[in-house]
Amino acid sequence: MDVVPPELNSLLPDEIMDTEAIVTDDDLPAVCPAPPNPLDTQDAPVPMETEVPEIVTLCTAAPSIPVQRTQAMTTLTSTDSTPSSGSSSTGTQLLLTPSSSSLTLQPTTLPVLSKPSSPQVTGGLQKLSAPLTLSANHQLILNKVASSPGSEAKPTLLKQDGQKLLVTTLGKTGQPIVLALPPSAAKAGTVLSTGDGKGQPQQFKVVTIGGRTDLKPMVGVQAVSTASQLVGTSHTNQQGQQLKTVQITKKAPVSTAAPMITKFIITKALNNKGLTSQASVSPVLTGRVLTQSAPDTPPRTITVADALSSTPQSGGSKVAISPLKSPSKLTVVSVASPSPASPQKPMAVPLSMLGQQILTVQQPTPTSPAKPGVSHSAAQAVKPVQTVTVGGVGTPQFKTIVPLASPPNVQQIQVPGSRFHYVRLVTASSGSPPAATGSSPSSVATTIQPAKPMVVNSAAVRMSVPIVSAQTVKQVVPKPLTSATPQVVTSQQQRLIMPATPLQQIQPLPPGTLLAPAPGSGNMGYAVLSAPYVTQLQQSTIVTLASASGFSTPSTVQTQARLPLNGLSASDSTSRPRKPCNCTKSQCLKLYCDCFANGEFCSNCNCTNCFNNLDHESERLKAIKACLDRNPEAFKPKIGKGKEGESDRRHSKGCNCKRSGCLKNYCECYEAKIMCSSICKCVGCKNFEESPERKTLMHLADAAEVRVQQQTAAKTKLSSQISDLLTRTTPAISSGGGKLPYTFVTKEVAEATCDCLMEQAEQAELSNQSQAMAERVILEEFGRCLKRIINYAGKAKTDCC
DNA sequence: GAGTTTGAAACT
DNA sequence: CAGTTTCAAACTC
Repeated sequence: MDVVPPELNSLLPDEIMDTEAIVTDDDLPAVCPAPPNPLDTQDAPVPMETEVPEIVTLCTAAPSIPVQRTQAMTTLTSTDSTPSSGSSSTGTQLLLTPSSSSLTLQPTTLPVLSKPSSPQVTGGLQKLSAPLTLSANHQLILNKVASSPGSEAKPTLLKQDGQKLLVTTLGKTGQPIVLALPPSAAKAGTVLSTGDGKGQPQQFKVVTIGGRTDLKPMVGVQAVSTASQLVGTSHTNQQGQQLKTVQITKKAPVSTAAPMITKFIITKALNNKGLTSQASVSPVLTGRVLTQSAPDTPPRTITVADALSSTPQSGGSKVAISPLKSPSKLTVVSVASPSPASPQKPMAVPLSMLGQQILTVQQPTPTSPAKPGVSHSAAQAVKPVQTVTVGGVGTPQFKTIVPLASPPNVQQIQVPGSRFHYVRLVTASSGSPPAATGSSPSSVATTIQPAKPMVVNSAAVRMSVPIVSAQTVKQVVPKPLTSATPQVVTSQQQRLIMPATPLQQIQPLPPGTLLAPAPGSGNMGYAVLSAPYVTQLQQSTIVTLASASGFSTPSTVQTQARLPLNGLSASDSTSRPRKPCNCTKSQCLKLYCDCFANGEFCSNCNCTNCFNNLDHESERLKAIKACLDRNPEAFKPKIGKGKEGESDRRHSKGCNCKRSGCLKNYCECYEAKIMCSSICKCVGCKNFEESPERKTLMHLADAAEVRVQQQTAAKTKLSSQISDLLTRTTPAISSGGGKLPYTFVTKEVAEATCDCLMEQAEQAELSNQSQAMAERVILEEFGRCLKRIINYAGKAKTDCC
């Protein structure tokens, strides 16, 4: 893929590029009507309140959460919630509050623990790429987001001494999730309260599901919690079972002097449907941001109650979306459990890999030296920052990550409303110095560190997290930075999350764009894929990752309204089928093509010689780059927020109409159903508020719409009455003679017929048709009515006979 | 459905 | 930046 120069990174939503930015909207001033995010400043407290409730709800303990423990392991069982409902998605939440450390989580959907004997379950261990050191304050909370109906997921608090592990299940019932959290070396003893793993360097084993039988020991990882720590939920390790594994790698804090506040958001979506592309509902695991208190600060335990009651503390906590930036990383890899029957291909994973899970990683950025004070205070108070809700309405903002098939190791990030998928190239885990991967074709490769072999189930899951070579792509659906409450929609199609915030806030990148890491941003590159990308790949399960939504203030969380995008409401844009293009010469690689311009792949179009598809990725990327070279904002929505005092929506560039009077769909303003503004350069514009022509047009349009509705209603009424008549007169028909049609001309039928005729007359009048023409259309309508009556009559007679 | 009109995008 | 060409959608017949 082509790489976009680092400077293009600015095009990406801040949330993507900058962990802190995730929380803030500052970069999108024009587009961001939302109130300033408290998190914009590090000292601002993280608004946790709104999320907290959700956490509680999610965390409602399931009667029993199976915990599998291999040495130091925590296993979670996720239950399948109702698959069909988008909101019903299940998710696993991870709350991590490690200080200045990077974590790598690799959740995998697992078979139900309760069914250890299940053939699907084969033991699998994940290896931690890097030893994790967790400070006492680190907390890892796994929440079972969605459990089987009626069952409540109760968060399990695993660790004491500052480290906590809440394990909740997400996704399929009985799918165990193993979460290993290595204790910090220094505080290993404290971290490991019980169990074998305490104080000893234990291998962190993750059990993966999905057909991977191999267990990979995690080297250098100390078990954080023991089975005994899991209250009531833990159970002995079930070997041989395949589990989904969450790997957490923690890196040592960069600087010890400064308190590190790290927040992690891990979202995991489980797809119980396995590889079935048709799975309508994808369980989603969402993760939460964890704040970390400074090591020296007393560890704070967050209980559910606390979470609920706790208000945002000092602003030190920030949610970092992008992992891998700083030495401390949090990488979450979720792997879908492969269906036993269908092995997944290691490499290009077709999107059909439904079972794959979403990777969500949020990395807390180390507290900047400039804001040391904040970090400390904030660190002490553990704040549940993000809510990982799956499918819940009113949940905090989410990011959806969909496993991409094609380039292995790809993370897609979709920005709701933007219709673009951002692909993030993830560098290798922080521990190792960046090394260029030879595999990556693009310059990005150089920026990307070779992933450490963080192995996720290679067989079953293709999402290796970290360390992605250029080939690895993450799809993340960033939510608008503003606080709107995201909607999580799990469907086969991409719309994962619908942010309540205005879509305009999102600054879409051209599809296919790869962004080289911005200077100082760490080894990360982003690629933007068009939304259909996933679809083409067969849209596997969509996973929603909780973004650092916690940042939004509670007040902002309410909105779920979908704001208009490019003249269309979000709902329209998502529900209305896209118009197929008819390009013939542009190969659908120029902005002439609406599909391309919208960042979408052509699908069901009438174009010829189309290159706007996965088969021509290279050409497409080049075209995208060319478009961006010409106009860096080429792929941004044309309809954005106007200046102060102007209409909320206006064309970003204005139109240049000369002959249409801006009252035809040639005009982009008119097409978007907005008035022309001061920036338009149109000639003879009639598309302004007081324009009589425009008003007339609007009235005509309204009248036409009403007529259509009336006509439709009249016809429906007529048909229903005729049918009803048929039903009631059947005996008469059977016995009657040859005058059947007249039998049906009842009063009701006559009235309905008259309605149709009157409608035609009105239409003729409105369209200024001549009297002769009006009479003609009326007669024609009358003929149609008669014909219909006769047909029904004849049919009734035939049926009776 | 073919042909024309239109204006954005692309090109010079 | 302006003028011209290309292109595909909108529109007309």
